[in-house]
Amino acid sequence: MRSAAEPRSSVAAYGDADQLEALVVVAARELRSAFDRGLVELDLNMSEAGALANLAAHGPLTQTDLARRLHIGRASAGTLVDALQARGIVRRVADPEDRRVWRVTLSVDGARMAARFDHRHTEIRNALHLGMSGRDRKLLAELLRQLIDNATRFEG
Amino acid sequence: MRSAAEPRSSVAAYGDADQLEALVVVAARELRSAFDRGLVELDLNMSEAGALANLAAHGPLTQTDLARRLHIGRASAGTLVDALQARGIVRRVADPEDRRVWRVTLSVDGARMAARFDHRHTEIRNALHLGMSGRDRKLLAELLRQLIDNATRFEG
DNA sequence: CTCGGAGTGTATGGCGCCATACAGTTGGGT
DNA sequence: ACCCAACTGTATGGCGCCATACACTCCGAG
Repeated sequence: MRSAAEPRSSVAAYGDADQLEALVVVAARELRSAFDRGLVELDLNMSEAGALANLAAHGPLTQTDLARRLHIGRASAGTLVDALQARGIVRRVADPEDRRVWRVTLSVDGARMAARFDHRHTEIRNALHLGMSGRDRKLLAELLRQLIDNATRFEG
Repeated sequence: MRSAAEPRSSVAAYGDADQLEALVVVAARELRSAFDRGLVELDLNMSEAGALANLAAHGPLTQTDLARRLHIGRASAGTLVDALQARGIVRRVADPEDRRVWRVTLSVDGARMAARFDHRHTEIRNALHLGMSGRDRKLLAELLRQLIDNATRFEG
């Protein structure tokens, strides 16, 4: 057991607040939480909103396509669609040319909701980008992409 | 139903890969996964490693202190300590001056493990920081902090 | 035509974290 | 001296995602 006044050792830095990895994790949590707060009137969470937006913009989508766009697995996309379908926001239409897939499409209510969401979404994002220039955001995205790339390639 | 070739609407951007919020979430997931892969020999996950490092560096800690350092809730810190204690890495010592709290300390095995972890940890981080200068990392941390700040302050 | 590899959605179980509610303890204000 | 707000750790239930395994369907090589 060493002195408590010992200067920062390398091992100490791991969980510290200024630690890059920890910052990313915390940021993800806070972003999700902020989106949830901002979308509470529409009763949507961040992922449901993402699905809604993608369906509004890119027409009927297969669940696998949806999963790819949202960066989640197919199983998660399935339960996501389940929830939206149960609320009448989305419909599953059988694809006549491929009996394996569902064509997930917005219902009329869903399209109306997507329009309302669109406006709210830009409000939220503007609030989250306070104090950051467009250049900052671009740079941040670039660095995050690098980090993701390194993490994905990393093999034990 | 509109044309599939329709140009990107603002609503479309939400779940896209170059979307800042999505990037942060994905980065957090991939970082955690990379750490798990890198620490598999020590049978530690990212949070357990963080607890280990903090205990090694900052002496005996209260569970609340540990939670604060790891940016998690007290309940999560409790289950974290449960797991480490079950493996003999950590001990809960009653605080003689405050019967509410546990003083969580590393066991002898835990201290040995922390030493091994220290080396492995810097290896992993170096791999994750490939292609990023020190200035890049500092900037990334700064921008993430700004994002966290905005998200935390955001009220529906 | 058949057969096997590849793709699609689904079921199940696990993980890490949260929010909430709770009982025990402390410490200060009156 | 007492009481009550504040704090500690814990129990419970929920959430969002993953990995794995599965049945079904497609499609191309032989």
